[in-house]
Amino acid sequence: MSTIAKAMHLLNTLADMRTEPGLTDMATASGMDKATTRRMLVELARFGFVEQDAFTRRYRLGSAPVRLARIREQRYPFASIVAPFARELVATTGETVHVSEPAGDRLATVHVEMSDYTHRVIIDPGQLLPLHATASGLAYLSTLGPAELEATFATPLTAFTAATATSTDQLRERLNEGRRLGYCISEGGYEAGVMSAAAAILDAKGRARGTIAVAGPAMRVDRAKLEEFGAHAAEIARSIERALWGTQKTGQDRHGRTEWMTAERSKTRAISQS
Amino acid sequence: MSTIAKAMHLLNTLADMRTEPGLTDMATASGMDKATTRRMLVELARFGFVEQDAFTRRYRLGSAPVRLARIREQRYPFASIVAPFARELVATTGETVHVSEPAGDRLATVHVEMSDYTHRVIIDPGQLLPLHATASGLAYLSTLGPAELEATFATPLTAFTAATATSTDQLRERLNEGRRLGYCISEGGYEAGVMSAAAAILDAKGRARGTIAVAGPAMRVDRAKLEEFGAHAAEIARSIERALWGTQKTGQDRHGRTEWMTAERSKTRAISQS
DNA sequence: AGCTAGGGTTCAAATAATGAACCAATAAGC
DNA sequence: GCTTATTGGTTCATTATTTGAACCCTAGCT
Repeated sequence: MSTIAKAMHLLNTLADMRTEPGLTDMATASGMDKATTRRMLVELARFGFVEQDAFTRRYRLGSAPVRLARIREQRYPFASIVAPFARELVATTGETVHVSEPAGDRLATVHVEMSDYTHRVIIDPGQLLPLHATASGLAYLSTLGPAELEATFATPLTAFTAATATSTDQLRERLNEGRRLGYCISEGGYEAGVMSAAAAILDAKGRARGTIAVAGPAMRVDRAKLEEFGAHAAEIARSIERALWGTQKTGQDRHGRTEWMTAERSKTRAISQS
Repeated sequence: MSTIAKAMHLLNTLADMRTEPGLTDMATASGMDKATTRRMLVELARFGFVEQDAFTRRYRLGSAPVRLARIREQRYPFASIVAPFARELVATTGETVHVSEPAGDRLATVHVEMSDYTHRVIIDPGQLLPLHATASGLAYLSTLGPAELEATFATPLTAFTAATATSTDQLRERLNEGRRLGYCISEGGYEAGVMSAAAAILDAKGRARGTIAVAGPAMRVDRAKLEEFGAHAAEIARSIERALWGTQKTGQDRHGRTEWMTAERSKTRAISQS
């Protein structure tokens, strides 16, 4: 395991904690040695990624991510541009909407707009979602070319609920359906009782830059409603694309090849999702 | 140099770039070997901290910081709570206002509210500010106890302009002035022609959690105006403190000792700013 | 006063990072 | 259309960093 991976793992562990942990908590939760944990925390603190409360000696996320997030959003706005569209989707569907971006081999939720219902799906901003088990993840996968999909098929597909697609065939079937409809659905595939539909947000070259998903409780949302939500999500995704990149959308690069064809052609590879 | 430090350095380098760099650009800018640079970028990409454009092969900041920033702001709101106060300060002073948080041995600008003047000070969100040369930095330093100040005095004080305080005595003098007035000023100490005044935002225990600063062009802002701005900034800082932590503010821990006294007493130290 | 738990530290052993030289593909020049 | 320069990406013996069991220190408890 690379040192950076360990540091990132520690950061993720800290992000997942419900309450501010002490050194021992962090070591336990991350499964690393106390000395290692501390060295890393100190180093991360030097750069503002974590902070230690001077009095309680507990650790928390620092301000550096806030700073980097500002820079990222300024150069490459996504969360901020997408927010009003997410609100619009909440207005038309009545259910909670979340927007995610690819981050390594998962999707990072970067924006959430809550439903007004008292009984609603609650999504933590910042949650990391698996690709094969969520509507968002499926929508993302459905835009990838065969070469890029291999990495996902190569890893074991965790079953989060009975409805999770765990076989390669099942997964392929769902992706094909998604490509046909323009959106993907998950009927409790990640958490039982949570129905969701999602569409990918593509860039000018046809690559998925993120996803937008509607999620509601099974009690209120049935298959028919889910299909309706999916269509709305796909529609909003198109609007978001226009807002982000104007109206032109080719799906091909300047050589007239589609993007994943280029990726397959060359031997030296760009960083792949693994 | 630790591996984490190198990775963070790379992230900062990427954040400072005005345009999306290629691998060679990154290696040159960071002063690291090409192989090392690439290994780190790949590893950082795995966790979504950087992204590589699949077509141009150039690198950019990823979405992971956006995700972590959401979590941080949810648990420990600062940028979001402070924003309306910053706007208020722009309204009363007419000049650009920025809010920063300590991040390692510098301050990270986490929020900026621009002046309405055409000729105004422009501050990039996400900029890292040195402690000894900016009004914000001085305001921050002026809240520290002698033990914590040592680290700053130990490092050489870079002269950014002729007005930068570069001697320990000069710096001490400015900090004393700051403690007396409740705000610090910088007359072009970081960038010539930029006048600024800043006040620290303290937590319930009297530790600086951030700073709020007003900055205007020397053409329009003289010493007298700066003092006025400083007083306003200090006033707003008190309002921010009330919004963040209610009305009680002791400046002492539960043993009745001030925080830095505690820090001095113990031999094993909390993570210090160095 | 003694005990316990958690934060923090040490140093020989184990592991990961390094970078000069390399290949491959694209872009620039002729 | 061919040659060269540039840039992205990779390799592997060498080198430097990271590791963790055992340790110390302080605060809080009985």
